[in-house]
Amino acid sequence: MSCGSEYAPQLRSRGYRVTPQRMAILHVLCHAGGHLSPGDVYRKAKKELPNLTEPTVYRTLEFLAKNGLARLSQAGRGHLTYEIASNEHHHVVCRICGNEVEVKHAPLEILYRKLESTTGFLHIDSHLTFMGVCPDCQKTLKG
Amino acid sequence: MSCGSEYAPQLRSRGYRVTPQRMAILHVLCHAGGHLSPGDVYRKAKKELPNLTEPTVYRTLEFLAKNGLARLSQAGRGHLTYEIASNEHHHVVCRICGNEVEVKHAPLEILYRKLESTTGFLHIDSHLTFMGVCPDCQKTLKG
DNA sequence: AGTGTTGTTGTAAAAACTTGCAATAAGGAA
DNA sequence: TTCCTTATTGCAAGTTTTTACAACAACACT
Repeated sequence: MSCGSEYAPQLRSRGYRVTPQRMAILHVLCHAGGHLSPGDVYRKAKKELPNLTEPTVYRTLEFLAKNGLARLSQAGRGHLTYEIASNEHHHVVCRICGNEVEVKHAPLEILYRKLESTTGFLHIDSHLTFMGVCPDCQKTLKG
Repeated sequence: MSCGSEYAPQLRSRGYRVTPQRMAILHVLCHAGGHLSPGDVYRKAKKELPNLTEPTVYRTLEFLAKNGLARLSQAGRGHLTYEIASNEHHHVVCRICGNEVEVKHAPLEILYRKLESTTGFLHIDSHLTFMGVCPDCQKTLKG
C-alpha cells in the first residue's frame, strides 16, 4: 500500500472522505522528497489514476494545505508549489537568480508564538518563503 | 503629474528606462492604498494608457518587485498581489475564512538580520503573509 | 447488503498568466 | 537634432488555473 493510507484516519476523523484521488496525490507528494508544482502532481498522479483531472488536483492540493497535510510555498515566478507536511523547513529565495536555501524551522517558532499572542490567531505555522539577494548575486552586483 | 515620476530617477540611475507603461503602473500602485492583483492593475492603468497590454503589466510588476519599488504578497488562493513599496507591514491570513490582519514590520526585523547572518543572503525584507486560524473561526471549529 | 445523504469529482468553458519574437522607442553619442 | 543601440513593448498563441454545475461515490444508517 502507499504511504498515503497513513493519512486516511486523519481525514476520516475530521469528517472528510477518503478518495482514490486524495490518496494518489498524497502518495505522489510523499515520494517526491521536495516541492512539486500542481502540474507535476497532476502528471505523476495521473499515471496511477488515469481518469484524474486537473481541477481535482488543484482543489485537492488546496484542501490538503488548508488541513495541514501539505505545505505550500511560492516558487520562482510566484507560482505555488506543494510538499508533504512532514518536512519542517522554510526557504530563502534569491530575488535575482532564484537560488534557494533551506532554513530550519526552529528559529521561526518564537516568531509564530509572538504573532499568535498579538493577533489572536492560532496555528500560525505556514511554510514561508523569504526573499533576499544571495552571495553570488551580491558579487555580480558589485562587479 | 503623477506620483510615479518620483520613481523615475531611481530607475534611470540603475540603468533602466523610464516608460509611460512603468509610470502608469507605479501611479496606479501609488494611489491604490493597498494590494492589487495584476488584473486590477491592468484594468486601472489601461484607463490612463489604453494601448497597455497584459503581458506588460505582469512583466512590469515582477520588474518593480525585483527592484524594490513594489512589494508582493500572496492573496487568498495563493495568487499574487502587489502594493507600492512604502507600506512596511505584513499580513496574517486566516486559512479558513481568508480574514486578514496587518502586522507591523518591526518585530520581523530581528528575524531578517538573523536569517541574513545564517544564510549569507542580503536585503531580506520581503512582504510576508503568514497563515493561521482567526478568532472567529476558532469559535466555529469549537461549536 | 441496500439505501439515502451530501461531500467530491469530472466536464466544459472561461479567466488568468506566460512565452517567443518582431516592432518600437528611450537614452546615449555624434 | 539625428542616428544607433538595445531595453522594452505589443502581438499572438500557448499553458496554467479557476469556475459552475451535474454526475458520482464514500460513508452512515438501517
